[in-house]
Amino acid sequence: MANIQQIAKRAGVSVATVSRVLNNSNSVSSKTRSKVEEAIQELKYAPSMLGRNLRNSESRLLLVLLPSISNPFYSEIINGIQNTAIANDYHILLCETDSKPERENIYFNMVKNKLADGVISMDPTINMKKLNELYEEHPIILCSEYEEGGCIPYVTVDSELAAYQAVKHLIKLGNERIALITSDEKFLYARQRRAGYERALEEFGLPVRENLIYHTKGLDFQNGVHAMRVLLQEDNKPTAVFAVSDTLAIGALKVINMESTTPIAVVGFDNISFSSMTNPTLTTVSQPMYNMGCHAVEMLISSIKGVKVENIVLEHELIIRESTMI
Amino acid sequence: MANIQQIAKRAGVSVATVSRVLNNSNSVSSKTRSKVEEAIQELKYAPSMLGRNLRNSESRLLLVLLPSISNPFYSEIINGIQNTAIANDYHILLCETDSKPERENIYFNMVKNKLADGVISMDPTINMKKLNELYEEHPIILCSEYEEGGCIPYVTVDSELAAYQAVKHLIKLGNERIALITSDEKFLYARQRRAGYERALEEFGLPVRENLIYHTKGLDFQNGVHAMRVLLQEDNKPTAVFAVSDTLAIGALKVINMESTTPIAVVGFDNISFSSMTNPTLTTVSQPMYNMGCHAVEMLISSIKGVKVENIVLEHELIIRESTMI
DNA sequence: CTGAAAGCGCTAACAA
DNA sequence: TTGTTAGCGCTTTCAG
Repeated sequence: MANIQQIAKRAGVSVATVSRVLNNSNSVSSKTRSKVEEAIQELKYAPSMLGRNLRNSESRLLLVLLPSISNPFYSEIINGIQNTAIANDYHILLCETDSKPERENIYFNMVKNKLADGVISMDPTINMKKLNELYEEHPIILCSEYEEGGCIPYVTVDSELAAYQAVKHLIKLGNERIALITSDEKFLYARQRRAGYERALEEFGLPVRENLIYHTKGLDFQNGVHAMRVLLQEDNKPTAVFAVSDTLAIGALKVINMESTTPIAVVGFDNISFSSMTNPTLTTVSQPMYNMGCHAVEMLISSIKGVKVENIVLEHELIIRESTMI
Repeated sequence: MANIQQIAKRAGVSVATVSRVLNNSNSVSSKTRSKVEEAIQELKYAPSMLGRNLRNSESRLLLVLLPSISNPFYSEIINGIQNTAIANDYHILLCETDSKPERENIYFNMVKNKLADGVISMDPTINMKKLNELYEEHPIILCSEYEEGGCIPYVTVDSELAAYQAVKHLIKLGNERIALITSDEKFLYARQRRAGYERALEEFGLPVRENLIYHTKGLDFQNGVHAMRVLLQEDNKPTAVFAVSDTLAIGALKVINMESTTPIAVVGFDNISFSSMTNPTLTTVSQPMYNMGCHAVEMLISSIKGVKVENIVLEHELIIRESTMI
């Protein structure tokens, strides 16, 4: 691979001039410019980002932290992130933490090492203490999961309200025993969605029954399957279920199809693309995932430029499908 | 962020010594070593990858090209890639081409620019001519989709054989009108799976009917939905369907559930995690996706080290579930 | 409009 | 065992 020196020699100019052509500096005569461009063509030259970045101390790389790439919820957000980043001449370094703390350190170091200019974290399991430390020196944006009262800017949806509306929908349909399938309450979204669930029940004078609330160990389909099996053991079975993610809801739906003698309404959360392929199709809360990704990148780039950014709460929408039309 | 000079000054040694400590060179006295380590602690120093990489002309970053992150097939492979890469002190730069040629160029340049040490391509839509050009100068591994008779090493499965076995399974079940939902035949995997489909039919003396072969424009659920709708228009409806991906098969299943008056058996390809959540659960060809990712990285790292690597064809398996038990 | 030269942070060859 | 120093490829003053 040719370097800038060779181009300079070939074009009979100095490296400074080549650099100027590369960076579209206007103080280059068109004759010189074309000589240089010709040399670039001939030697198939592409400037080394390493050299450039070292000099500019920027990498134009953004780190995206997420617990697992397999969850379709993240895929959609990443689509938005990726497109917006590229449009702004940035690239994405995708970092799966697998919820393992040792992984985090590697990634935090990459930022400290200037290998990335900023971070978007979508990982609810992240060590917020360390992240806040990092934030003192580097731009960070939280996407979806955030820290209440924290100082790192975020883009998210109103989980409490969305959950409230979802459960209210179930209540209006005549359900009085509504189960909640949720994950560990160390996660903010889980606490918020539970709060919304309880608010709806209380508003309609329905009791909050602990035996109808199941905490899963993860967000895979299988966790939803297991949760629903347990809930079906109850003497007084639920007539409806609200799950804090579509993946859990889909697992629940599967069990209901196979094992329940009575119909049970189900509402999920996220509106992943699978959710319209299930049988019955899944009623769910649609999060603007793609948009959330776009906003996160825009906020991060602003932060990198030194512009202060405001938190953003995006609109959600309850998508009513067959799983609540029974 | 402190740099190596400041550590040297603080520890009262030269930058070379600091570098030696950083790189675990053994020619450092333990006294000096601890002085340096102390300074590193105090100043919270982390070496700049940019400086290091520029000097070593390596980035320890690997590029992964894929058409779309939303397809669960890729997520699983990426899990394998990610884990193996990290175990070898490499990181992954995930690049979604969205099947857009202009995107490719950006990524190819990143490699030329030394921003990445090698490439794993899983993108069937990639410009093979350009990729082969790049291969002259940089390590590349093809994962899943490859080039027949090409020179770039690959890891894949035997698509033709797998398809043959899948269709044979349908025939043994008594099906004589078996439809094929496949994608564009510019993709090798599509041609191979079609070949397997035809071989099975021919072996059992069944005709290959063009009107039972549907070519989709993509691999989304919706493409499967559309394909199945068209196939159901046939006067002589198929009694079984083989789809070249689970996503297509799941779309087809949805239509069969909703619109078909007669049962139709379905076989997919990939064994994505959602395939056991459908109703009925999906019979499919299981590809060792995680393993494929691991192998791809191992091969790539070998290539980077200058070791010649052999192509790998991994084992597949037909997973029989409810969609062929009707 | 163009060139010379310094320097970004690091490693490694060479000296001591 | 340690220090000095020359670059890796680039951008950006400062001169001209």
